[in-house]
Amino acid sequence: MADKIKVMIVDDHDMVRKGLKAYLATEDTIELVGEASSGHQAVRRFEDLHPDVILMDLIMEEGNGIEATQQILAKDPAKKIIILTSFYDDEQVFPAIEAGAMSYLLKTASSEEIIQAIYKAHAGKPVIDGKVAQKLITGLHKTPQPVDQLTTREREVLKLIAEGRSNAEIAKLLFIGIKTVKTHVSSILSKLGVADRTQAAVYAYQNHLFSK
Amino acid sequence: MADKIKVMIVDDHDMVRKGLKAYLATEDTIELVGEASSGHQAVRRFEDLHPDVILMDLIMEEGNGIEATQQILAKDPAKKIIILTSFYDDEQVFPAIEAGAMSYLLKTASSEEIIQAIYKAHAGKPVIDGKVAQKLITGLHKTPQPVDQLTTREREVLKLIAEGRSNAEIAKLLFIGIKTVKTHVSSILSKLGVADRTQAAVYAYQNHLFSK
DNA sequence: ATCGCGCTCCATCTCAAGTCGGAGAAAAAA
DNA sequence: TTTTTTCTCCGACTTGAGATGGAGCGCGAT
Repeated sequence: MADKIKVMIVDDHDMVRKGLKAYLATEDTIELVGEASSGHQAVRRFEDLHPDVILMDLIMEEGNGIEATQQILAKDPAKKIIILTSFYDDEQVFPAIEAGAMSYLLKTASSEEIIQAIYKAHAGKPVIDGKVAQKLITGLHKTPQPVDQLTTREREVLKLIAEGRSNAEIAKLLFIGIKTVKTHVSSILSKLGVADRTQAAVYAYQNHLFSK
Repeated sequence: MADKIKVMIVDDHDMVRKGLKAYLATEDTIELVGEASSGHQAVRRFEDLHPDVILMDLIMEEGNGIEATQQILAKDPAKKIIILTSFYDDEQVFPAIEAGAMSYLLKTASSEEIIQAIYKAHAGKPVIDGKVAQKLITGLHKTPQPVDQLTTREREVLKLIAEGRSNAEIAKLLFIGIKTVKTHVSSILSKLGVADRTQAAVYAYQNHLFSK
């Protein structure tokens, strides 16, 4: 049927896929054309399955949902991708939206919400979960992070500081002079508004700059 | 039927419950007697539902699975509880086992694994996912953390170092002299095997000493 | 072509940080 | 009771860190 909306499910939890299948089975205008249990698999398979809408989990063993979203949209920007995940951290929401995801739902969503999101995604209308929307709003008018003022080189230096490196070590690692390192460090400290390298390292960790 | 194994599902994701229901439906010796979408709800309902086995998610909005497990087992230690979650961090696995959970499965588990785990749990036999078992093993004979060698006072000082405090600040905060602080710091550095306070702060963050 | 920015480098100076060696007092362990 | 540990403090010393004020070079924007 040309009228049916073709849906693909990407989730590494078999039971979630089963549950979603049960949701979709109630709608005769929606057709499940395929599944994938990892981001990599999704990227490999979607071209053969040519789905209209993709339900995408974010956290998966092989190839996370954000990368998969980017890669799929790079090949076919017309695909509508609905992020369907358990969490709504800043670190997940923003990259997902940037990657081009159309909608963002939580796994606590009901059958109706998912179905509606699929129809709307197919019509080009995004659906964002309330809690996620909150994150987006507060994220937008949050005070600009001091980190953004750092130059590329300064970020490199900060990373090494956060590893506990001394100025001499940093100099050797970056193939520059100690004096230069000191210049960068001073600039980093003033930009971050901290007093010394230890506070800079603390800043880096508390703002999850280089974590995981 | 008195022969059927009565199962209760506790998970805040409707789609997961749906998927699990589909699993259980294939077994005619297993009967789903009820569901709960939160830990609190599970504790309130299980006595009326009198399940033999409970499939329990860990991370839920209201009342996490570990608390629920403790509370349910406190009321009825005969209940077999199977933890069914997405993660296998040390911080999740150990408390769950301590709370008295019989089995620990990941949500990537297949239908057969879940079914088998239910039968075994009912027979009093635990099932632990391979990856989780790894965690348990490595967790048991993990090398004694250097942190444990720190004295109470030294831990206090380390915490302040990890906040980016200077020796002078630490002295004032702890109502002791700077020289004393230096003594503690030196001792901390040598015990942790690091070169300076910045590395000590990094150590603290990387070992999640004061983060949560 | 000029301007600003980012990266590099330098010298000098000040001071916090850290080491070393020592010591007294109180509390816990032997 | 004696011993050990912990917490406290001190002085003297070395050195790394950081501030300050320069400077030249390449590059993209105006």
